[in-house]
Amino acid sequence: MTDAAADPDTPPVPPPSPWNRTRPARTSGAAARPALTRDRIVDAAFTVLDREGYDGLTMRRVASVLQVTVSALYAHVSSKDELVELMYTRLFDGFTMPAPDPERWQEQVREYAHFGRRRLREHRDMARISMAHAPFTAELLPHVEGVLAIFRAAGLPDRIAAEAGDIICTYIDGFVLEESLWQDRMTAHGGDGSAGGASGDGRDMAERMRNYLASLPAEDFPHLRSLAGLMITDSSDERFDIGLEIILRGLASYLPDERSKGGKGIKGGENGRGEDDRNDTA
Amino acid sequence: MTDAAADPDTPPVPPPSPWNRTRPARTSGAAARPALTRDRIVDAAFTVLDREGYDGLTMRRVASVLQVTVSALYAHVSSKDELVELMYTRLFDGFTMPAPDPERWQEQVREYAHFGRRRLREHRDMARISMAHAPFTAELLPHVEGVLAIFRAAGLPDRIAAEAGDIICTYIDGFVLEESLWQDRMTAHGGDGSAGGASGDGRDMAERMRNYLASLPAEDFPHLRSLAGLMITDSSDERFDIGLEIILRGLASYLPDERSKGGKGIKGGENGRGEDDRNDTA
DNA sequence: TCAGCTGGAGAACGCTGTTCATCAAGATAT
DNA sequence: ATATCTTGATGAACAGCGTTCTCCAGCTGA
Repeated sequence: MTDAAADPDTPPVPPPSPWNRTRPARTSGAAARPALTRDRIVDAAFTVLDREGYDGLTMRRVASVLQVTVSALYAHVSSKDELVELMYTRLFDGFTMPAPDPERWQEQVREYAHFGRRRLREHRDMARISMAHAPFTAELLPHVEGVLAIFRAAGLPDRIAAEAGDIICTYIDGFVLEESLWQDRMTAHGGDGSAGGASGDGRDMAERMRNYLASLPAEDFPHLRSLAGLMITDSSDERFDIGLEIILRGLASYLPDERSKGGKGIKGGENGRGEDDRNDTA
Repeated sequence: MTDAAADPDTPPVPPPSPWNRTRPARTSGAAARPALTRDRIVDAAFTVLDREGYDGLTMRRVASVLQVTVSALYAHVSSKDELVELMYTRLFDGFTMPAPDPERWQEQVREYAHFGRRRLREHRDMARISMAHAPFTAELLPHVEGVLAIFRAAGLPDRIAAEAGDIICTYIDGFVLEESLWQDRMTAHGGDGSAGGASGDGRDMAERMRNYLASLPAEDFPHLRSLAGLMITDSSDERFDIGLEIILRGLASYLPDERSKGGKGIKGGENGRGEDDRNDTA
């Protein structure tokens, strides 16, 4: 790049052999470069995304990962928006909705939610991308259909079933987005630069946040103080399951009969840790 | 020095009297301009936001609304991020959390949610800004405290109360964000340019979306087809209330006693339209 | 051997957020 | 009344962004 060949005037410091320009290689080895394609561009975009975050996702950087000029990308992708949309549709690769089983509808929704969260966390800032792409794209129509099928098969009223998928998806996206916001704030506030300690992972940020909440004036923020330990946890897995369970219970309350009210998975999901539900408080 | 005087070479087209420069006015009228301040900058930023959307929110445009140069803004606002954060904190101006009333906790949450949605819809793309600012800022700590107070006073277990506020806020943000995404897609697809019809409002977009869903192959998307009319509605108010009710029911299911289960507001909220809850389906 | 095609190169455009040295005008001190 | 300091805005500049344009090396088929 910045070759300055064929530009005889003012070559301030001549690069090696500016004349006789021939592209670096291309013809030497057989598969010098494996030919640019949409998929390779999307792969490179994920590389940049994971390394630099969404704000650092730049067409120029994507091109440099592929060792290619920016304009070359535009032969395969019409715009950056389209590239991001291609990344978005990757979210749903390789997940086929299960056939609805009315007896296991809550478990099926849990599996779907866990899969979604895992996928969102596989790439940095992926929740931000997903959040900006909520409405129906053709690629995710089967997923919407599958979720609707589960809810209707379970016996939910139509008006509730129509809303349920939206709520679940919004919850997943929003939860992961919030997770990543904390992570970003953590790395921004010198989490990595601090010498010793817990390897700069989210641990110390949570610790700092809890300390901050605990330092609030007790007369103004009694609840925030006493719930700090529950709101800011080292691992968010449990919090995710709790929120999911709240929504599932809300949905279940619209079931005509009270079946699945005493089912297996209503309480803690996979990891049934102690501490009964309805405890002290008040 | 940089001002073209004392720079005799290449003044290609001389602007009117480049020498003898005197600032336009400033000394003429007494209050020619009311002195730049953070609040005025935030006001101007909202003007730009409403007119151009979040992607068009630009420091230069904000400056031009105030008839001021860009760099003048940076004397009062340290960065664009800080300006956006100032806009975000405006969301919570003028709303004081009510004292928790255990008998009316669901109604109090509904009021809070409706207020939040109204505020988010007052300015274009405000949900996008709010979504990017989820975690605790000092300004919204009292709100978090107030919501926690309502949930704990209602008798919710601590682990549930700690999660409830997050779920509600995420739901509000996500819902309004999705609304605005549809609106954007509507205006992008020539909603305003179409001559006749429903004044380019969200109506025709919803109509088009319903038609699209209804045109899907019946064997592959039976649920999407039959629920299209419920998922895509002209006014989202009802959908918002349904989703809110699902969450509230889920929360209520964690109450020790079954009080507030047959309370007044459990079903439809304020507008009790017909169509009973548990209907056909299956 | 030669035309045509194709995929990538490189430079350019207009825009962005941010910084810098500069300077008019009011406030203050002598 | 004069000289100094402070304030607050200026306009030019910088690096980087998405996007577009022209151009050419090298492969293809006749």
